[in-house]
Amino acid sequence: MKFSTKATYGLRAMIRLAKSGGKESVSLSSIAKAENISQKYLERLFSELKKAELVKSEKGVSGGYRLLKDPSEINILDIINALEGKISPFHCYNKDKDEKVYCNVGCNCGVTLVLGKIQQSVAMALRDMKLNQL
Amino acid sequence: MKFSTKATYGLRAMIRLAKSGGKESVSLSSIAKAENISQKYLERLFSELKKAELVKSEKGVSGGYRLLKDPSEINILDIINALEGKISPFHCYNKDKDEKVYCNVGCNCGVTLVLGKIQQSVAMALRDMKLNQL
DNA sequence: GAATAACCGACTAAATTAGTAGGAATTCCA
DNA sequence: TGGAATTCCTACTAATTTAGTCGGTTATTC
Repeated sequence: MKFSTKATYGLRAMIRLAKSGGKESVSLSSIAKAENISQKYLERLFSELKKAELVKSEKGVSGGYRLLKDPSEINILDIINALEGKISPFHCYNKDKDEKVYCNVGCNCGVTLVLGKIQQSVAMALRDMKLNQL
Repeated sequence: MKFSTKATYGLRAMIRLAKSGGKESVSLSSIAKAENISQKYLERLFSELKKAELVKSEKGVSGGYRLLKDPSEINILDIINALEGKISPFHCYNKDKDEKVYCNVGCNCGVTLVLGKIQQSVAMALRDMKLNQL
């Protein structure tokens, strides 16, 4: 169980946006340089952050990205979900359907119960944590 | 951030051992059947569980595996660590060394701080949870 | 000695992650 | 008007991890 670089890259970039104050757009080239991340890769990440309606973009010479909301209103879970997809699915075996499934609910073996609780508590902690707190 | 099938397979198998009472060894073929997991794959998982000193084995006709300790003394974190490796590393960029590193400590960006706390709390929860509780 | 088990190491296949390549569209500014 | 800087887009590749498979060997019991 770990966080992907995608998520940590994205988080670090979002923190930069938050700290820039939001008056001006921040270009990916500057973030790439400061964080030592491939700019092309950042472009891909930001297209996902944009789809998730966490940032907005402006093209052109003085363009770039800025946050769509105040950092105090952006939670970390949304950022990670946008980049990694839904948090923590895990595998189960459904006896009725005789097949392997991804599930968080629907079966009640001990594993599902326990890991499900862990996931939920992580998700809750991440949701309570706002971008301005980093 | 998710749990691998390896971890959930292993957990489910360990639960079976726990529920069997520990008087007799349980064969992998029976677990494989009951849990619908490839027996060969289970063999690999159990070689790791054995290395981690969580189970012991007996060869031969009435052989199999059994727990090395009482279920109430085996915590879930140890099982997951044995199968998935150390929990939750994540990527950082170390400016001094000018390279990417996996770190839990040693750098103090917001991301490291926050995700590190999450990891620790998950680890703690898993460590407090014993096999007999599932 | 046959059946049943763990054990071992190498191989493969699938999925995910991480990153690259090459360009098109937009905007700004001189 | 044209060039520079930016986002945007799609497809490709490379590396890593995960999830197995294959073909046997060794030990134990009956």
